[in-house]
Amino acid sequence: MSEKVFVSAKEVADRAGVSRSAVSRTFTPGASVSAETRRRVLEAAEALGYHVNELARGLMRNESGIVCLIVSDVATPYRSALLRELTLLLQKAGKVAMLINTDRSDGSVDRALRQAIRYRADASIILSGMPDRSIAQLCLRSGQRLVLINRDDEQPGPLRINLDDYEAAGRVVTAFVRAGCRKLAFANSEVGTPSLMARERGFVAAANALGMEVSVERYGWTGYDAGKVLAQRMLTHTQRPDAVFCATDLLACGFMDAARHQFSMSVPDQLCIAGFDDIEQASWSSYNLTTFAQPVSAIAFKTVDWLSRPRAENDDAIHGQSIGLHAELVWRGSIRGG
Amino acid sequence: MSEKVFVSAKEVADRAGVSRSAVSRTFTPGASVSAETRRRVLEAAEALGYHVNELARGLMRNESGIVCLIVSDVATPYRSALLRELTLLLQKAGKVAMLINTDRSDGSVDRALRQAIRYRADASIILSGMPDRSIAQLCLRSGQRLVLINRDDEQPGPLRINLDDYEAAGRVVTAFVRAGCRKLAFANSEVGTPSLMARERGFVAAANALGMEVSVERYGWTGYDAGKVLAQRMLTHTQRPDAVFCATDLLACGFMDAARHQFSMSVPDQLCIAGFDDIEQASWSSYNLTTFAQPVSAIAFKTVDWLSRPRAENDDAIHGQSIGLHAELVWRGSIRGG
DNA sequence: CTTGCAACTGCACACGAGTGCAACAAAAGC
DNA sequence: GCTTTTGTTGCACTCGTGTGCAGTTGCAAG
Repeated sequence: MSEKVFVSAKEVADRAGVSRSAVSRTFTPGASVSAETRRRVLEAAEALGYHVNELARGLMRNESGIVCLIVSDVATPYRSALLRELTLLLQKAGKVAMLINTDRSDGSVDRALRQAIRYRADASIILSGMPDRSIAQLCLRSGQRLVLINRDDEQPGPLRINLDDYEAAGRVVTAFVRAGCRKLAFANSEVGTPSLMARERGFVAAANALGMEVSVERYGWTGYDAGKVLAQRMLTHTQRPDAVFCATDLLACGFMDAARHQFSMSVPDQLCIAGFDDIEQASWSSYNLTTFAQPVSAIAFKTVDWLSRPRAENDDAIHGQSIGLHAELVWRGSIRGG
Repeated sequence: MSEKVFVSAKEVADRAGVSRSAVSRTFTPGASVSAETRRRVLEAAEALGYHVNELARGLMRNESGIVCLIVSDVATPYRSALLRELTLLLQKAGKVAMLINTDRSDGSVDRALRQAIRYRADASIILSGMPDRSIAQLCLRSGQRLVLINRDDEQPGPLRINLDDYEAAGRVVTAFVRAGCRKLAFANSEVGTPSLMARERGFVAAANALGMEVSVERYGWTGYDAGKVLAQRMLTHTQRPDAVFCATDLLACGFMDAARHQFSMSVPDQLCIAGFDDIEQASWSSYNLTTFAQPVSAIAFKTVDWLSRPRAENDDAIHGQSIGLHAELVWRGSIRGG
C-alpha cells in the first residue's frame, strides 16, 4: 500500500521558494550559495526530512562511494577483525562498505565482482579466494580499483598487500631450537592458500638449513576442528614431535586442546606450539599462544589510504603496487624460554 | 587519467542493432523480447562487458536492493556469526548487504540510518544500539523497513525479534539447584542492554522464588576481559559463589579462565558456570561451556523472510510485528550432572 | 484479400541529482 | 553616473535505466 515516498530536492526547493539548483548546491561542498538561501534550504530540508539520493548523485558523478568487501567465512576471528578495521576506516574516509559473502568456490568470487560492477563500486577489496583473470581485468578497465589482501597474485593492476610469511616461518624455527626442541612438525590445512603454503615452505626450508627434518601434515579447512584432527594424527605417531607450528591460530587452539585433553601432554613442557594470526583467543589464558600478529590495522590503513589517494598517482606504477608488511612474533607461553 | 568508463545499454544497443529498450527488456525478467533479439543483445553485452547499472535501475524502480546492517563490535563471535547468516540469506534473496559499523554512542546509529536513507536502502537491520525515535519514524515514513534484533523496543512499525531471555534465565537456576549449588551469582556487564537486563532479572526472580539470594555484579563491556575482572571481584569475597550465570559467553570464558588459573578452582566441581549465546568457543574443549544457543539461523531466516514478503501483508499489523524465539539450553560440562 | 489478434519494437518521458552557461543584481572603482 | 567586478541564481542538459503507449510486423482465421 504505502509505497516508498522519499522527499526530493524539487520539493525542498518549492518549500524554500528557490530553484532546485540552489538545493543541489547547498548540499554540494564548494558550490556558490548565499548564506540566506542556504539557510532557507536547510530549514526546508530539515522540516521535510530530505536526504540526498546517493543513487542519483552516484549516477551523475560516476562515483558511488561504495566499496565492496569480498570475504568468505566472515565469522572467523581473523576475518571479522580485519572486516571491523576496514569498515571503520572506510567510513571515516566517506565511503560505505558493501559486504559480499563468498563460499569457497571460485565462481562465487567472480559473481561478487560482477555485483560490484553492477553497483558501480569505486573499489573492491578481496579477502578470500581469487577472481578469474578476465573478470579482474574487466573491473580494472571499468575504472574500478582492486585490492588483494594476502593473495600473493601476480596480476598487474590491483594493489597487493602481503605479509612476510616465508621469512616469519623461519623465525619460529629459531625459537623452537632455542627452546631445545628437536622434532619439528608443521600442521597445515588442505586449502593451499598462497600464504599458508608460504608458511609451510618457509618453515621446512629453515629447518632443513639447520639439518632438521619436518613432519608435515595437512587436513581439512583451517579451523579449530581441523586442528584437533591434525593433533590426533600427529600425536599417535611413534615419533611424537616436540614442537608444532600451526598455519593458523584456530588450528593451534584445536591442536593444543587435543594435545592437553586427549593426550594429556603439557604445553609448553612436553610440546611447544606456535600459531599465526594473533586472534583474540590466542591471548586467552587457556591458550596463551605464542603467535605471529597479522597487522590488521596496518593492512586496513594501507588499503584505505591507497583508495582515497587520487587516481593519477597510482597510474604511474602501471603494474599495480605491491605492499609487504611485517608479521611480528608475539611471545606468550606456548614456547619454552623467551 | 583513465576515468571510469562503464559500458551503457546504449552502446550495447548500437552494437546489437536494436533499440535501447530492447536491451533494457532483455535484462528485465518478464519483459517481452523475441528470442532472436535477446540472443543478439546478450552477445553484444558479453562482448562489451556490459553490466546493468543498479544505481540507475534503483533510481527508476525506487528500490535499490540494498539492505543496511547496522552493527557495533562486528568482530565479536556472536555478532559475526549473525552477520554471516544474514548476508548469506540476503544474497540468496537477491538483496545486497551494506555494512555500517557503529560505536556505542547513540548518535552513531542515527548517522547510520541517515546513510541508509541516502542510499535508499530497502530495509535496515539493527543489531546494536537504539535509533532515535524520530529517525526511526522517518525511515518508516520513507517506506524503508526496519528490523530490530534483540532490542526489545516498543516502537510501532519495525519488526522486532527477541528471545525469551527472562524465562531462559529461570531455567538455569533450576539446573544449578539440581547440581547442588546454593550460593548463586550473576555476572553482568554495565552496558544494560534490554536483553542482558532481562537475563539478570529472570535469574534473580527465579532464585528468589526458591528462597535464594543472588549476588549480582556488573562491570565494563560484555567481553572476555570484563569476565576476568568480574571473577577477580566475585571470587575474593569471603562468601564465594558456587554457581555463576554469566550474561554472555565471552564473559563466561573470561570468568572461567580467571577462576581456574588465578584462583585454582575446578569447574564444574567447585564452581558451576553457565553462559549465553553459544559462540563457537563455548564448544572448545578448554571451556566446554553449558550455555543458551542464540538461534542465529532462525533469526536470520525470519528477518529475510519478512523482508522478502510483499509489503501489504505486513501493513495489516499496523503496530509492526513482534517475533519471539526460544533459546535452547546446550548441555556441556560446566555444570555438574545433566 | 481482409480482418483480427498477439507479439514485438521504439519513442519519449520519468527518476533525482550535478553543473556549464548566461542572465542578473549588487557593490566597488573611477 | 557609468563601468567593471564579483557573487548568485535559474535554465537546460546530462547521467543510465524502466515503462506506458503507439506503431509495426507476422500469422492465422474468416
